[in-house]
Amino acid sequence: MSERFSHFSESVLNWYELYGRKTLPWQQEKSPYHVWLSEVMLQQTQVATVIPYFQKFIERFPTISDLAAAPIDDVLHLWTGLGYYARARNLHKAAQHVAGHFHGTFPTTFDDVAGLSGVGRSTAGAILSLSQNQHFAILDGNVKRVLARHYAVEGWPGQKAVENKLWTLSESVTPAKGVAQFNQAMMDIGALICTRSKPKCTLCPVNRDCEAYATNSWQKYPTKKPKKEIPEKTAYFLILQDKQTIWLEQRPPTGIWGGLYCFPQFKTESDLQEWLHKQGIKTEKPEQLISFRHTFSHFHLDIVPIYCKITHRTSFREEQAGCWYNLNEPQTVGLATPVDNLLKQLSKSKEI
DNA sequence: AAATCGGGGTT
DNA sequence: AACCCAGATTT
Repeated sequence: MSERFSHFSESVLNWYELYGRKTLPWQQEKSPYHVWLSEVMLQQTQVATVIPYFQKFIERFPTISDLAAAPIDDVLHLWTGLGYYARARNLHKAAQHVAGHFHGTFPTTFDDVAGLSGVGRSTAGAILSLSQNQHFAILDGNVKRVLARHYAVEGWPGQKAVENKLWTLSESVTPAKGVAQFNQAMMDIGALICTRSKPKCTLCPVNRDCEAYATNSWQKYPTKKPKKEIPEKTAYFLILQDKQTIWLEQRPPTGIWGGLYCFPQFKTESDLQEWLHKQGIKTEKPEQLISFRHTFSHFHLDIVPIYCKITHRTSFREEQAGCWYNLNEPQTVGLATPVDNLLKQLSKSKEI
């Protein structure tokens, strides 16, 4: 059996020499900080999208101590559009932990790394193997797909038993020598060859022993997540304009769009009217803009933007954290994607 | 329209 | 252990 596994890693390493990715921005200086930042970003997003975000982060926060010292709004601002904003908060929290407990030097033991917020077993393994060549296996979505197909692993990987089986396989195939190249290669193969649909099996370095290839059954693996219905919700967004500015409120730190700045949001249009009335705001006739749907993993949100221009602002009470967002000089705050899009749209159409 | 992705949190 | 949560993109 171990003979088979060593054949696997040899083939993968040879493939990496020839075709693997070696010039990504986070492969220039393979410090734990750079690798960590890239891995957290890549948890949710593809390489092409991550690249500009990574570069902006490195430019703004050259060291992890710079990141730790920054206000969270700056971090969320640079994260805008990436999604999963809890991870930006975890990133910031982890940076502060490194600053406070490790004198700003990124830790290099597995337990210390895995103890950071937002870093689990796979990400910790990736950081230490890619930046330090330490002998740890990884199991991200790419590796799961490659292994599930290669060994025809039945069952949805979200199930503990299936995940454990995949971890054991990953550890078995991971070689003692060349871990960094091997792990990078497995991610590359998953991303470039063993793709979710239409995998390029003829180009795969390990197709010889692949069970799914042998039986032409790649579509069966990995087993799909059991799906369920998701509800539909409606939200009215109040786009309240005063001169050159738009009123945005900061959302609570947890939950959807945690910590981001959004338009005041209401379940019904009359709730919105009531709020305006209560604030003692006089506006021009509210104008309903084009509605659109924003889909989350667990519900659809139908968004109805209501545009209101203030004529008299008498007793506006800023009872909640928020800001008058200047469209000409955008503040550094995090914005939810639909909010960002509406603001962009607005600065064009309203001739501000 | 459906699938995806790793970690954290809750039950 | 078995869910639930969080978002934007790709197919």
